[in-house]
Amino acid sequence: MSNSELKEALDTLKATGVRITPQRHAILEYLIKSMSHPTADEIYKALEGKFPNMSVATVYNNLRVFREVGLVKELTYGDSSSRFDYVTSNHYHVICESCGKIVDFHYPALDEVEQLASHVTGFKVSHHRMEVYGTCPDCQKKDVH
Amino acid sequence: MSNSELKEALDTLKATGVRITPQRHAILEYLIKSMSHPTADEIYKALEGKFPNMSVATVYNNLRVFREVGLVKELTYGDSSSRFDYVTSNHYHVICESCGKIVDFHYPALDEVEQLASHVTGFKVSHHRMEVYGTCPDCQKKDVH
DNA sequence: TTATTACTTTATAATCTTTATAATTAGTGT
DNA sequence: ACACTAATTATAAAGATTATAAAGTAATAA
Repeated sequence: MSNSELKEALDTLKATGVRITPQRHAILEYLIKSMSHPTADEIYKALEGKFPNMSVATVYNNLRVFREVGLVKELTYGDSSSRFDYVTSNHYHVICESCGKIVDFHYPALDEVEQLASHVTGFKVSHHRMEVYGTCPDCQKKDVH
Repeated sequence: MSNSELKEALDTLKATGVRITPQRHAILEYLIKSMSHPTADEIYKALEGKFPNMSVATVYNNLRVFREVGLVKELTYGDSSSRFDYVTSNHYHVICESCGKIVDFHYPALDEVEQLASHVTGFKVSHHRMEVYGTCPDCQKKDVH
């Protein structure tokens, strides 16, 4: 359940060489267990009790790290501050146009796109597909030489 | 072409009782002719020559007015400032799984997905594709009977 | 054309979110 | 435990957007 999700998240961090600090642990735990889309400030305030000395910058820094690793999505709706969403299970593919290699990358499902398509066209939407195309790091090196 | 678009836009303003000031005219014209997604500040700087005394607040105020009237869409991608888009024609496809019909729907390009994929996988991304699948209104009716 | 009125613009300041900096602290692999 | 390097803290700064009040101006009708 959410505990195994946390464990998975920590494994992801370890695998990508991101240090696991108490603050990171707490922020991740909060994101996973809160089941909401908190702002950075909400997270900061929620963890004030546990980490009285934690800086807001730490929250922002770590949310950025999580986002870069694909664990968290930053939602930029219209309002003034970003909201952060723990990414559960969805992933898409990046495909190398040179050698055909396929690599997973995590990204939350594009629910909003489905909703909009459904609303605008009257379709009853069942699913969608998306792929990103480009050149993998190996082939980029080859191209240079 | 873009001139008639501008004319249409001005008609829309008139029809909705929004005053047409020189600044509004210029901002609209810039949005339509620039063919880009400028930030408020970019618009401000672009019109500096024509309106040396124009305030940034004027740009923001009017972009809000245009948005409220539906002439402009505010795009909140990841970066720090909003971008403003004059109703354009980016689109994807919805495909009926029952009869194969394909219908366009408009949606801003998923630049953010490309960026994330590129960052996480190291690929040099060239493009992406996305389709939504479902049942078209006609086939929904058939299914019922 | 001119007067009126309400809406706009300008200039400035304030607010709020997010990032940068530098010194200190603390994970992690050996 | 040690050394290496990254992360945290505290603070300041930057940057985007909004608020305010005074001055200006577009639209309308007499």
